[in-house]
Amino acid sequence: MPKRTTDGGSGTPKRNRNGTAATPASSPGSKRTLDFFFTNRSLNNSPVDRKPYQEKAENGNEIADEELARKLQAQFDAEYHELNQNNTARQLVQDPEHTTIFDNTGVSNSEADTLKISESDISVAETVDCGVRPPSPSKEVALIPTAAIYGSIATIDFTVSPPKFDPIEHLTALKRLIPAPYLLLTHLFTQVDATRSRIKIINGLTNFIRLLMLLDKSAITSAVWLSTNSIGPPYTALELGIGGSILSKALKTVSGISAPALKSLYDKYGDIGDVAFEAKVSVRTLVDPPRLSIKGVYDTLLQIAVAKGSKSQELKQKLVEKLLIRGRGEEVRYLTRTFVQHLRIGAVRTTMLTALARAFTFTEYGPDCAQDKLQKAEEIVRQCYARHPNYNDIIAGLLVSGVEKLAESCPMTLHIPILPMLGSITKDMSEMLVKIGNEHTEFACEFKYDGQRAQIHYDESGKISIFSRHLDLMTDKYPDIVDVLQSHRVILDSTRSFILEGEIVAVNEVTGALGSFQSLSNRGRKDVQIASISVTVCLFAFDLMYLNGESLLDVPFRTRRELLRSSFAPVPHKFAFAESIDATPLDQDAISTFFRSSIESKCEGIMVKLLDSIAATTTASTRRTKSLLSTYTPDLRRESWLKVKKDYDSAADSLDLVPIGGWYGNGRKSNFWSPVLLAVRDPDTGVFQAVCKCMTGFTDAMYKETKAKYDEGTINVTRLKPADFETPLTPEYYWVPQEVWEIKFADVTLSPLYPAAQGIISDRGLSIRFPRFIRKRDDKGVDEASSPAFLAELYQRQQSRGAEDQDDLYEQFY
DNA sequence: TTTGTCTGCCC
DNA sequence: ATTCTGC
DNA sequence: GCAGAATGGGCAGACAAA
Repeated sequence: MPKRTTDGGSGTPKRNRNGTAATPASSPGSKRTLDFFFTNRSLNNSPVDRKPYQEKAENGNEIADEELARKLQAQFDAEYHELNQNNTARQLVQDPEHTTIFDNTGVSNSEADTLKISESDISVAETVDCGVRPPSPSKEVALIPTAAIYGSIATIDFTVSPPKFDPIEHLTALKRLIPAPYLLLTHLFTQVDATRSRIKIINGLTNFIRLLMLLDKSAITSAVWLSTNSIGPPYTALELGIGGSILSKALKTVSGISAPALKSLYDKYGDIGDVAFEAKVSVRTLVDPPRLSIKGVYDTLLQIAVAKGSKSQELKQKLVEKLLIRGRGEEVRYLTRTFVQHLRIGAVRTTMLTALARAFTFTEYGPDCAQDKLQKAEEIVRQCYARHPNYNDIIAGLLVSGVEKLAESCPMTLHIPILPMLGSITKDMSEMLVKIGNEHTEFACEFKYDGQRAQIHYDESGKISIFSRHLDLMTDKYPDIVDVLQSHRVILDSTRSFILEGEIVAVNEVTGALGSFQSLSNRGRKDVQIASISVTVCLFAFDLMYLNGESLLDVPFRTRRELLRSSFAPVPHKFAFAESIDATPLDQDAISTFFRSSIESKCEGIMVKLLDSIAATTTASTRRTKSLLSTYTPDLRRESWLKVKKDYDSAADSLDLVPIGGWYGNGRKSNFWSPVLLAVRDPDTGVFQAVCKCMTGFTDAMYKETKAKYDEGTINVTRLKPADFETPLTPEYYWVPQEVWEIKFADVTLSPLYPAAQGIISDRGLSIRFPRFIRKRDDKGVDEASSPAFLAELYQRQQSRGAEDQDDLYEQFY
């Protein structure tokens, strides 16, 4: 049996795009953990006696080889029969052109078919097809030319500039592989993954789509979903439901490698896809399984997503295994990343839209078409996506009517959510005033409520849809909101259809006092019945994007707000307009007062929005390079509102915490400790109580410094939990307490997990919301770290907010 | 039935 | 959610 | 300034296991 070393062979990943090789398992026990992969705690029970990666993996491989190959072969055979009986027969009827893919010739006669495509072809497929075809008896000989074509895919360079990429050049050979092979997509991913250049990434996606348009149009949507870490638009609520647990079980089955050995691999690479790649490389099969197609992979994902009920986990795992078995080389890496919806190739949304726009423009006008034509196309596609965020419909529209008429073929539609306008962070009032414009700029300040954002659609028939910030449909979660709108005369008679936006906040039904975010999240989420609602809410409306059949997106905020206020009638404690004042930069006192009152009302701070569109000006007083927008156009400027929150301010409360442990990071941070476990210190007992993990706020320099200090093998780290540590979490290593880090946060929360300050406030401990590292406190020793009592005091101070009378008294006296 | 694990989605 | 980094 | 990546606390819901 050929000897494989762990780093040798074709399988050495050239991960990190920054050029640094994946950590070699040089130092004994170079390990990483990530909760979401090996969440199974039992794996952590005996970390100390785990052997170094090499030995374990070698052992695993030895077991894997021959025996496993036979096992897999038997499995293939069984599955071919199964598929023959079930899907393939159906496929033969529905899709006769494609049945020749894996036959003797490997030639498809579907050329004509792939050039004409109807809308239905690119919508979600109903048939299930893994891209698997029964092997024909004489395939040994016949597969050679096909295999050569697969081999030639590796020579295609997608990242060259579009004029240098001629899709037709590749067509003749690739046509024999229709439906488009998954390997083609994987090859694109590999190339995109290898560069950080935005230009090359966009080129890659663009040229790939250009090729698919000629090769196999029906694969475009599938490829786009697979490239964007999703399987459908968010508002259709398709969940894969695959996490580290199912994946590690599937990997174990497919590779024959034991769970501990897989964990070692994971520790080494810091990426599940890389683990799968490595694990699968060590598996040799006697006969290669048939190749995957793009559409086949996508359809299997859909099948995984719809699996529900008893034994569904098992079914999902089976389907995952099926794909993994059929995947080869790089395919396995990206299949696996797709399973956890974390492709990490540097192209998520905007990049894909740009690529779509360019691909269709190039195909229509040739690869040398004018720059402004491209730019215009990109604007159109981005705008259409912002108003109708569904790749199925965007691509269908592009195919049917081209880029220029996309707004008509893929229009803004009631009950399809639009992308939300977002706010950018401003540290304090003065930075906000600088960003907003000159002294004549008029703007609105609104309470930033601490609840859940909601986009509400209403049509002439009275149907209501409520969408979350990330465009998930949550109408079922808020039947009380629906009821208020429908039966309390909130919607004025003249208001026949609309899209409005607001914040849903927990409130005291009687007093109208605002509740916390934590209490809002105690509400049920699915199929909530009005009678059983325990957390009452109020909707604070703040914008109106559509009214009586007309879009208001290009209308200035001042007008939208007028229409909002004149189209709805408030109902106490149920429907209100967001608290608001209008101001100019000269009104600093009024703004400060308003900001303080927002905090006292348990809000997070304020949102600042331009009221009117400002004509482009070259006035020297404004330093802004890009003006803010008063229109509702997230496609033009995603973060055109300004967020001012108390905790952004440098004067905000912070904690001085002691780092007491760390986990290995992932991806970009795979060579660093991230996250880090932090603790308060009880000065009476000297005990360190865990408060939170922290992973943000560190510069790379800080990461390196930390890694050097708490390196494996130093006296600063230990596997065994020190007796004076109280933590429910098990980091990869515990750290010897010796530093104090300043950590900022938004709120103190009652924690179901962390033990800090347990017993002072309640039998639950305390934690913090949005922890981030600010700086090291070299001036402080661990005995000067924040105490549980201090943490509890912060919690209490925070709770006393909102009790207005009390606060006023406080201010009078101090 | 009850308890525990896993996942996705709110912020 | 927040934050950092490269383009 | 954009785009993307890496990951925070904490909840309900869906299953699996006991």
